[in-house]
Amino acid sequence: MEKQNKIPVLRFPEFKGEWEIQKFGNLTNRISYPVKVEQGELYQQIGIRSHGKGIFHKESIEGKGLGNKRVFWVKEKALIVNIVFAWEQAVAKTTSKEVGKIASHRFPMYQPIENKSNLDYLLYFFLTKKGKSLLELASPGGAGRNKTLGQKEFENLKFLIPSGLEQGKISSFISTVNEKLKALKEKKSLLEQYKKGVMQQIFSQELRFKDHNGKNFSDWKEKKLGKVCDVKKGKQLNKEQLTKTGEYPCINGGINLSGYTDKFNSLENTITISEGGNSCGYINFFKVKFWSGGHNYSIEINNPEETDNDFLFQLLKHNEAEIMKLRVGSGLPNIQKKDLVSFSLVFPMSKEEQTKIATFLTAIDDKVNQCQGQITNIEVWKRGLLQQLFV
DNA sequence: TGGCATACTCGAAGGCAACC
DNA sequence: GGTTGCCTTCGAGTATGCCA
Repeated sequence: MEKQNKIPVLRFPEFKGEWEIQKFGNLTNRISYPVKVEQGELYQQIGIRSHGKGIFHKESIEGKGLGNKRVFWVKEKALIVNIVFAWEQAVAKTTSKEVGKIASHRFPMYQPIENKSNLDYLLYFFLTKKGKSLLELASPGGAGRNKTLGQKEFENLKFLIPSGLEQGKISSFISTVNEKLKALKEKKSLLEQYKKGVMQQIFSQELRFKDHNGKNFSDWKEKKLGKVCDVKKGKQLNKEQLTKTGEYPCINGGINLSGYTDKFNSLENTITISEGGNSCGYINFFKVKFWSGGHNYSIEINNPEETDNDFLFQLLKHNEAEIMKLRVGSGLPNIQKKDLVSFSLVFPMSKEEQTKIATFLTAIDDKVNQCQGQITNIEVWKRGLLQQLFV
């Protein structure tokens, strides 16, 4: 049993023998380069996101804005920890992008000792369940979500670790998976950019489709949304009513609707826009059958013979920024129904042209969704893999 | 250095009153 | 009764201040 626990479930075949227990403090060197703050100089601080989401850069500020805070130069190729949220895996590795930036004393940095530890391996380890539980152990605080990492406890953390060579093999394998994820995310982003560009060309009529005889379609004409669709407001129901009726599967705020579309077998003929009155003014488009909440509008085509629903969906998405401008009121602005109804859009007169456009754009959407599906699958697979590659 | 309180922003949700 | 406008509350995320 003891022996089994000293090797991971999944292992590269070229490595034999048990992993050894090591102290984190013996695998790394704590580094610290205090900044001599000059009042008029500009400094850029970094922050670390929880849940292994990496480092972010803040706006530059003058030295006088730092007050009495002790700050340190960030060095590259180090494991850096936000000690307040280490227990939430606010752990990252510094790169050349962080050189010249600073961090407060709550962000200690550790450089791996050659042949003893591998930076990527250490980072990946602290992102596993085992790594997280160790970070929690070393963070005993009880101030809500602020649980400061005890730095002595952190350095004294003991865990099983393989040879430097095996660490390198494991981390490079995980890095390969990460590269694949990165490539997929880039592909998705490129597809989204491509769609944006194509939409611009299509809706400005710079790019036109031909009809089934190879001839040009007729000109597009401006129509008010209210002439093409029925704009209806969702019912304003409280929690109790929602539970009681079971009739309105969607709750206030369009943003939540997507979570319900599959569950309640959505119908394609309705598009919902969140009015945004109490929800920060966001506009979302979902194809749903039901809606509720005083802050949602549903838009249903009133003549399916003339208007292609998928086309309208794409057209509204393309005009999202303009629709956002309809918001009025201070604080949390609303879109008024009268403004939505009189919002003008330019439509192709031929439904065949609308359908061709919708089919083309929906195909890109499908590719984007495919990419997202692959990303999700790999991320799930990776999570499971991480637990098996480490002890 | 560490523990804890507090600050601040953002996103989201619940709900109510006045108005049409 | 539906629509509109706005207030309040909550929670996540991240950081800072203060004191022992």
